[in-house]
Amino acid sequence: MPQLAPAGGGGDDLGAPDELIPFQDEGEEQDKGAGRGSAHGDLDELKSSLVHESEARGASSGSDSEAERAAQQPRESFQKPRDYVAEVVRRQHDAGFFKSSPYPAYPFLMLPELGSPYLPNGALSPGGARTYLQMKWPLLDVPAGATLKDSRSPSPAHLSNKVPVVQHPHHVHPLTPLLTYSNDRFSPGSPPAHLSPEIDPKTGIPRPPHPSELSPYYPLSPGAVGQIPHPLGWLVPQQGQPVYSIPAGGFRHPYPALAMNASMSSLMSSRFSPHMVPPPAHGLHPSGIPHPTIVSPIVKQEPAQPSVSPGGNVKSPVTVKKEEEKKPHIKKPLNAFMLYMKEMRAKVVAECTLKESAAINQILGRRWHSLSREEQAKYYELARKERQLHSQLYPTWSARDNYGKKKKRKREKLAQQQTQDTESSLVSKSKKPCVQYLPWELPERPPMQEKGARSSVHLKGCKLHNSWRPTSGGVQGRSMQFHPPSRETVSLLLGEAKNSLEVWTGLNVSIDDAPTVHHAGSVH
DNA sequence: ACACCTTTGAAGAGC
DNA sequence: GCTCTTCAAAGGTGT
Repeated sequence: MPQLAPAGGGGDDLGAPDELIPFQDEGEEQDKGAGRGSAHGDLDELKSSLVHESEARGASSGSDSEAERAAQQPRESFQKPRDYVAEVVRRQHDAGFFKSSPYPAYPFLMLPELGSPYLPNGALSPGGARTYLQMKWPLLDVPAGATLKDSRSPSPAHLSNKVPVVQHPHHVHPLTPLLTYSNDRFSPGSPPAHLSPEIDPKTGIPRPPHPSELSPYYPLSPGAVGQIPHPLGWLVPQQGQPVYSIPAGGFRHPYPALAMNASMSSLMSSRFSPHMVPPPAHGLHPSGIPHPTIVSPIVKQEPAQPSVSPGGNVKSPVTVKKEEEKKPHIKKPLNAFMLYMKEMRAKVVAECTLKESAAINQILGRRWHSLSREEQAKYYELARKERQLHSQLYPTWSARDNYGKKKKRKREKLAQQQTQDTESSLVSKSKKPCVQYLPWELPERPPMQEKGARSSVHLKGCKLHNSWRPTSGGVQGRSMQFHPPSRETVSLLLGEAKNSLEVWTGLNVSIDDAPTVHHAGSVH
């Protein structure tokens, strides 16, 4: 485990000279990227990156000097055991794929000491050869303690800890262009054939829009259908991606299975007559959100400990198991990246000949990181709405409910792999250099975290965030390694970053915690 | 038939 | 408070 010490702790070792280690691999790439500006698109970057990685592995495969290669390629320790995309991309590279560069540039944080400040509106200076620090989303959601204050927006909404800090300059809501929802799909007047672009993978025949298939996401209580004003009601749906569903046989309810898209709730009252949708027992919440009690008890999730009946009798495991089997499988709400994947998968597939999802996901993961903050904000906001709606539909649902409902071999395999990793790490630690990240390079969780915020402002030096993990190494936080800079450097840069953020966002940024410095070494 | 792969993010468990 | 695990989607691939 790394040794942790608060910046103010006075530890002499914090400023060890060998802690400030240049991160050539990452840094050079970024500098090149910044220097190139947008002339080279991220897709090209992705392509070359993948080719590079692939070639690096290919070249090393015949080499007998693993340690030497590792020294030359510090990121190798982060690379996945295999890269689905690399080989295909390399082939497609010559074949003329990825001709265009649709990728937006990485968001960079340019520190004042390094060049021009950010433009007030968040746009980057169009300058060419400047030094940028790649900056993932600074988590600027405002906690109860209000460590961030929007000096420009005194409205109550901006005092909420759920408000995205991204100020959308346009009157069009940022989620408007998202393709997750479809007007066509859920327009009451649209013919079913038109509404169902999905093709049965087995038959190849377009599937009719059976109500139970309109929304493969969430089973929905019939009692709740048509009564919940969708939080995205203002959103203009564009894509026929159903969101909520009732699995076939998911309900012991006399009414036919109904389905609802996250944005189709407003349509439900017209799509399903009152005869089909029983009136609520308790009416709507004044806010328009149904009171949790109106959720059908059929769908309502069992308590965490369903084995005890109301009468106090302990149910047999068999009974509990049967009840669990009867329960509809309410899926987790999609997070921002999942929503992004749903929208972009077809596009990526169309751009290349890849069909394998693992490879597509690699591309999508890289594209996700190359999105601008505004673009990512769309999906984070949408995901937040999805979670909000999900929690309204299934107030007692917990992610825990779905635990253990899939996979077995993976767990066993993971257990074996972890054992192997532990063993191999003991050998490799002394040979392989640490992957080097400076604190501002650590990807920060984007804003709009709705609940469970663990920190107010995530500017904590090298402290790794809960959900952070390396994105391209196939190695999760458990075995992540990095070298932090010295404490002085951290303090200096955090101060500069704070100033930049204030200029950049127009917000008053406060660092609620002294920088925490991890000493060089492994993070376990 | 079903798990795996692969990605990121959210949430829960456990310490 | 932190780390680790699980699951969301997707579809080709492997068992």
